[in-house]
Amino acid sequence: MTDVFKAIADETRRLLLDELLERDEQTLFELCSKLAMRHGLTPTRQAVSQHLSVLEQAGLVRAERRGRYRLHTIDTAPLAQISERWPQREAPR
Amino acid sequence: MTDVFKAIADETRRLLLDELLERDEQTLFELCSKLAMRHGLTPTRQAVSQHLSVLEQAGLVRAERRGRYRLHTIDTAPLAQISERWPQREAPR
DNA sequence: TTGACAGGCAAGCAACCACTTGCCTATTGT
DNA sequence: ACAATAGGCAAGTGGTTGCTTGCCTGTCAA
Repeated sequence: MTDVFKAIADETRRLLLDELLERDEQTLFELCSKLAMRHGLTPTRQAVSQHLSVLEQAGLVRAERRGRYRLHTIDTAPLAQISERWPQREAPR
Repeated sequence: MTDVFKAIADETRRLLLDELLERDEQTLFELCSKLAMRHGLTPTRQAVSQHLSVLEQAGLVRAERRGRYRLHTIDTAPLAQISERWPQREAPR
């Protein structure tokens, strides 16, 4: 539970979720280049790999080996807990 | 935006939001004792004060001086961005 | 008015985190 | 077979963070 919140506390990881939301089953290299192309971020491959591990441990991403590729898939289910925990209401003036 | 995610990445701060959701306009000391009574946490007053500052800077809490008291109020509006950013869908098998 | 109460400021510290570097394993194509 | 490709492991590092300690300010009640 804490893992989910800590996972999305990082901007790079949020961007990774965005990319996976747009298209599932992306490899590490694909995600790396997407970060560079579309967001101007150039972390090393290992850095991105570690981010994906964090997301995976939080249950937000699932990875599947296929040949020499490792395909990553998003799972937004854990995020539902957030809106459940603090339901929306009016902000007091 | 990043502030909101980082704010709720901490368990103590999430508990503070829980308490404020149950009752608004609580003082620092009230929140301290609630953490102790109901959750077994005994951070110092300053620690809790710093947590409240983080929540305030994230727009999740508003504080108002009244006499020698400082009353804290929750604002869950920023949390709505989360469910907006990653809409729910089925997890792939 | 003065002590008690509610809170604020700032420095110091240990743990954590994002990131890099260097090297290694496994799979694929030619 | 072997080079290229995709990814993994682990140690090291600088910056951030959560927390404490010590002292100070402002407000209220007796």
